[in-house]
Parts: sequence; structure tokens; C-alpha cells
Amino acid sequence: MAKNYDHTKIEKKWQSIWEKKKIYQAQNSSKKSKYYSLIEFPYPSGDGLHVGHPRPYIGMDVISRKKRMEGYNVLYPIGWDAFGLPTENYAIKTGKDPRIVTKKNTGTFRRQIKSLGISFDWSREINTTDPKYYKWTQWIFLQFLKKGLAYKKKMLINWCPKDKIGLANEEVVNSCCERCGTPVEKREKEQWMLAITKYAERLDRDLDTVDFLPHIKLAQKNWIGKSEGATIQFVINNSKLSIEVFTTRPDTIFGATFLALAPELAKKITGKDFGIKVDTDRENRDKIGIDTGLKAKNPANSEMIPVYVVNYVSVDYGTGAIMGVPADDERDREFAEKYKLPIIENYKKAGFEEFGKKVTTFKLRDWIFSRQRYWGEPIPVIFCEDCGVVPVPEKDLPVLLPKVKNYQPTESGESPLANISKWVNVKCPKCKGKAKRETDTMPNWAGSSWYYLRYTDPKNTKEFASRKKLNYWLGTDPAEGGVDWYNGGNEHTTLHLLYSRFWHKFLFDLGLVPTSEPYKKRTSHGLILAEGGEKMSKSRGNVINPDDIVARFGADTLRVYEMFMGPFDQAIAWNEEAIIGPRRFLERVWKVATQIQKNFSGLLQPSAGTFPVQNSSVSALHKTIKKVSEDIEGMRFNTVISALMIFLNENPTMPKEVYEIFLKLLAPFAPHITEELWQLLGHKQSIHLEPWPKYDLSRIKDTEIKIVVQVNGKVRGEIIVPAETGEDEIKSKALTEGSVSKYISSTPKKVIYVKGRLINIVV
RNA sequence: GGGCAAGUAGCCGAACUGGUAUAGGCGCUGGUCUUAGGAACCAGUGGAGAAAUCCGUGGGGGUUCGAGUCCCCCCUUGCCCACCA
Repeated sequence: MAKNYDHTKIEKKWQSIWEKKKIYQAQNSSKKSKYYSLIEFPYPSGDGLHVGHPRPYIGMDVISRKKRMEGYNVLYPIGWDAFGLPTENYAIKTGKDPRIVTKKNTGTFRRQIKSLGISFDWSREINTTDPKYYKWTQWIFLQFLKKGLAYKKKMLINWCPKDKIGLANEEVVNSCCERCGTPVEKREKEQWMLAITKYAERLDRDLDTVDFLPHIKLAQKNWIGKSEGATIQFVINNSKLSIEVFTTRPDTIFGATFLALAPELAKKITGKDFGIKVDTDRENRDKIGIDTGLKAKNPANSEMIPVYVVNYVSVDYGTGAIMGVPADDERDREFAEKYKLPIIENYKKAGFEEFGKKVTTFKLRDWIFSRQRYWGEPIPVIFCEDCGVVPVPEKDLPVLLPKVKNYQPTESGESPLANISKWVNVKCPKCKGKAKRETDTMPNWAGSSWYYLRYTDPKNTKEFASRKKLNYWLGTDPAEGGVDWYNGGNEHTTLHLLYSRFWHKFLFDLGLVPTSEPYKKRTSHGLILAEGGEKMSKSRGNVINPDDIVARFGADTLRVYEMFMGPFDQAIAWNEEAIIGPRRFLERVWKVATQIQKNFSGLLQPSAGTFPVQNSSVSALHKTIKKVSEDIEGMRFNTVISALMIFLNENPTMPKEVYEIFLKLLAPFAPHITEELWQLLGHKQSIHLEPWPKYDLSRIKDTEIKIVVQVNGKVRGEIIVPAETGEDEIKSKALTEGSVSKYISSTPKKVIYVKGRLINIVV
């Protein structure tokens, strides 16, 4: 055996052996139970991987490896979410074809990820920019269109004048473009929309059926924003016209002294533009309003009350009109005081539905699905002068993204595709008349809304995935199935996660997927920040490249460090100094093996899962198996490593049988070194195909227990007694314990005994 | 303004349903091996004090035999949302 642990000699070697033997490839049918674990597939940026990327991959790798050892047929796939702005902006700057740039970037990412020994099934690698893939993204869009859930709408969109692109509400942060920080403008434009609001109720309700971390469920619920309220009609000027207001407090109607309309609604009703805009500025909260001159009749008391157009009511929530109840609403009070409107302090409360109609409303808006950009899936639609909107026939899919010379969006805000007349001008598929292609592309959320389905059957040319394979990997119980465990970033909780649940439910309604939810379980990880706690980014110049760490310390050290550095779900700063700890730990693991080989070489057979070892470390070993097994399930990876370190510190030498179990516990975290040592100890098969160690509760029990003795809540001593000693005996022993008795001057008032832990004597 | 997290040694962090606070790691100090150095090994490491002992989990109250953990008020930080009726 080699004297020293040299990661450079073993990591590449095992990676290529594993690949050759295909030990991480998932089987599409198996006697084993299936397990589908998933990470969010990366966007292959030109900067390559930084050390923050692998944290979730390693976490789910540990889970996946443990599941394999527990006898599951595990699917742990990887791919590329490769459409998107950074690549396109790079293409604009350099004139390089985004296809070439993407190929280069995915090459870098692939090489870097492979160097970490993650047990991905690379045979299922997918890429959203591959026409064989986006053919099905377009196909799903056509199904939305067919069902009337994709529709065109003229609307004011958020427009980034720098990126020259329409932005979804979600991409606008503090009135600025999320990407470049330029203040957004409003522009009127025809946009494709997806009617996610039709699914709002189910997206909300079905959260009760899935195992998502509580904060994830809550964030989704808040985003969907379901609220119960009522709409109430206010008749205008004794005419037939009426204004419908939405309120969650219809009982306060006797206190209503004015109506407040969103500017857009006021324009629609009166035909006049009052020059008021809803302020999105977070600082400026001044209430502004103009009396429209209209009077509305309060149905509760028949009072005629004024109708104002105001800057604090949004048109796209509720009905765009509210009733002002100054006595009960802070904003209404502020407004009423400013404009000297009556405030009725004490009024009669009405019944909930006495004057209105009970309704449910949601904050969730329909999804703006058009982008005026090049590097995205072309929306497969043709506009015919006679037939109108015509879907591209399914046999003509995919609508290939054509090559262009200039990737710049046009000044008019149209996609660069609009400049390619050869591509744009086509015959109508229906009437063969003159027609034009849609030049908008899809947002980069499209391809990621269904990718987990494609992994089950990535090469299928007939369907997005065969039903048989979907049934196998997702399960056939509509209420129970889905990807078994999906871990991802918190930043995707409200967008990607919600969008993909929506697509999945739609496909479920079409009978194309077997389950009503895509993911059974969802957890999240914390970001790795740069030293000093700042976000890691190229522009800040604080990016750590994993290649350097792998070269210096090895992939196993990097993996153990990333799992050990802190709680998996919390953000944590990179600390280059601390990496040496995990490296030293692995060195010690190696050293134990060399001693075992020296002492037992050739004498012992590989263990068969039991270990007839008679010494005090057996209890500690079983405790460690239990802790490691349970903590991995709870993603408490940091305490797993800590437990393994403690076990090694307390057992600097150990019998071969014990050591082999220790190696198996460590294997999901440090796959290379454990494989090397496993084989050096005489095994022919991979450690990663070994059964996961089992613990025996009866072996964990201690024969003697330590009882802490407190006097008035302060620790004054301890006694050691046989585990089965009764309470009375322990009490009397504690009272006479030498180090304790001097604190007891009088008869104890009370003696409290906590079984097996401590005794507190109150005097 | 609302929601969600969180605040423990010099630093990252442990502590199960209230029960020995600071496990594990980094760093630091001393030592060993070494020509030397180290990413090696061993020992020590919350504060005050000569000691007994006392004080210590953001601050202040409270409940309890006992509080990092539960309750109330406040402060700070991070994330998400925001005039949502």
C-alpha cells in the first residue's frame, strides 16, 4: 500500500473506472425500488464553475449514494439550462454564435463537475438549447395554445431600455432591470401570456399534499396570495353604471366615505386621463388623488360618496377599485385627512355577505411568456392574413432557431429574428396564403419547467417522454408521486418552482403525466459567499475556482469541506484556511488503513456486514451509524462529518471489520479515497455498491450511566451507576456523594430526577 | 410597512421533545520529529480570580427546581415581498 495519501494518484483513476463500469447509471426497470433525486440544472455561464455551484450537487450526491447503498435504483441526472441572456449578450458583444459559446461553456462545466466525482448519470445529459429538446418545449406550448391557456394580450410591459427586452414582473427589482439595474420603462406591446392564474387555486391547495420545507410552502402561498373577500357594487350617479370594489372587510361598509380607483380603471370608466400614476417608488408614499366628479351610492346607507382616482390602488389586484374606510384603514385615513373627506369613527358592522358577493382573489398574475430576444425557443406560431393565429403543425416541429448575423434586438423592440425575412415569411399551413412567423422567443423559464420529465427518457423522438418511463420514475399514484427529492436555491421558490408545478398540472390534466405534482419533496441550500460574506461574482473579483482546490487538496477534501463548513440550508462564507481540517481528517483515515494492513494483512476475510468485535467501541460504532444515517436524511451533513471525526479521534486504531463500516459511512462524502482504501483492503467490487451499514439498537445501550448532580440548578458533581439502577437508589447516592454533600446544609426541599441524565437537589 | 430566517469562543459552528453550554473544525500557544519548513504528530485553549468561587449563548423582563431552547418587549443582520384593499 502506498505510504501516503496522494489524491492526484487516485481521483482521476476511479472516475474513469466508475464511468467505464457505469455504476451510476439508472436502470429503466429493476427489481429494486426506484429513487429519483434531482438538483437544479445549471446555466453554463462563460465564467465556469465556482465553489458555490457544487454545494447542492454534493449534498444530493450524498443522498443519492446512500440511497444506492440502501438498495435503490437511483436516478440522479444532470443537464444544461442553456438559453438565456448572458450568452446572448456575449454573442452581441463578440459576434460569436451562441451555439458555439454554449458548447464551449458546457464543455468547461462538464469537465469541472466530473472532476468532483459526483455520481450523475451522464448518459441522460440534456440541453435545453438542443433542437431535439426544445422541439418538446414548443410542443407543450402548442398544447397550451390548443386549450386556450396561451393567449395574446396587448399590455403595458416592463421594458429595459438597455437590454432592449420586455421583462416579467418577477424580473423587475425596485423598478429596475434585475440583470443590468437600468430603470425600466413601460411600453405597450402584444405579448404571449400563459394563464397560470387558472391554476392558482390548485397550486395553492395542493401545497398541502407535498413535502416541501415549511418556508418554501409559505413563500409559494404568499406569492399566489389567495385571499377571501367580497365584491360590492356601487351604483354611479343613479345611473345603470356601477363600480365594483373588492374588499376583505365587507363588514366595514357603513364606514365607507369614498371610493378610490386605480388610474387605469378611472380612465376606462370616465374616458379621461387624470395624470396620476401608481407610484412604485418605495420611498415616496404620499397619497395623491383627484375627485372624478362621480358620485357613488353606498348600498348600505344610500349615502352618495365621492369617487377619487388615486395613486395607491393597483389596477391588477382585486377589481382595481376599493371603498375607502378611513376609520379602519391607515391608508384610507391618511388620504381622507389630506383631502378633508368625512371619517365615520363609530359605525355599525355589517354581515359578511350582506351587501356583496363572496369572492376569492389572488395576487398571482398571468405569466408574460414573450421575449423579444434571439437566444430562446422560437414560439411556434404563424400569423396568416386570412386565418389569423395558426399553430405550427406538430409535424413541422421543432421550429429551428435560424442563424443570424446580428444578435442585437431591433430598435423597435422586436426580436432579431424579425430581420430574417427568409425565415419570417412563410406560407400559411392552413390556406397556403401569405403569412409571417412569430418572432418572439420563450423566456428561459420555459425549458426548465419540464426538464425533470425529459430525464426519464432523454432520447425519445416520438414523445417528450414515454408514459411507461414516466410511470416508473414518477409513480402511478396521482396524489403521491413525483420526483422523490428535489433540492434547489431559495431564489427559485416563487418562479421556477411555481412555473414547473403549473406546467406539470397542465400536462396531468391532459393525461400526459401520471402525477398531479412534479416534486414530492423540496429542500433548499444556502449560498456559499466569498470570504468576508459578500456574494461571489466575477465582477467583484472574489470567485474561487474549484479546479484550484481540487488540484491542491483533492475533490474529496473539497466535498467534505463543503459539507462540513456549516448548516446546508444556510448561507456561509468560504474560508480557505479551514479546508485543511477536512484534509487532515482524510489523512488520518488513510493512516488507519496502513496500520490495519500491516497488522492483519491477508488474515481477515472481508466482512459480511456483521462484526463480531468485542470491545467498547462497538456501542460507539452503532451510535455513529445511527447518527450518520439519520443526519444524512435531514441534510445535517456538517454534524455527520463531525460524528465521523469524533469516531476516528476516539479510535485511532480499529479492527478491520469496524474500519470497513467506517469507510462505508464516509463513502458518500469522500467517494475516491474510500474506494481506494476499500480495494486495497482486498475487495474486488466497488464500495459504492456495498450495502449501507445497519445499526443495532440493543448494542447502543450503555451498561453504566453518568448522572449529573446539581444543587439549586448548579452542577456540583456526578455519579456513575449501572444503567438499570432505580430512582430512589440514585437519589440517595447523589445526596451522599462527597463533592455534593457540602452544598447541602439543610434537608432538601425537593429532589428532581431526570431519567438517565441528571438529578437536581433544591435546598 | 409586511413576512420568513437568524444572533452562541478570536472565526465557522454543536447542543434531540427545557436538563453538564461551547462537541467537531479553523486559528492561536507550547512541545516532538526534523538540516529546515510545513498542509506531520502530541498537549493546551470562554472570561475574571492566588484559590474557593463567580460570570458567561444580542439587550431587558418573565415562567420554571432548571432557559441558548418557552413567553413578552427591544436591538441588530440576512433573505423575500411591498400602497394587496
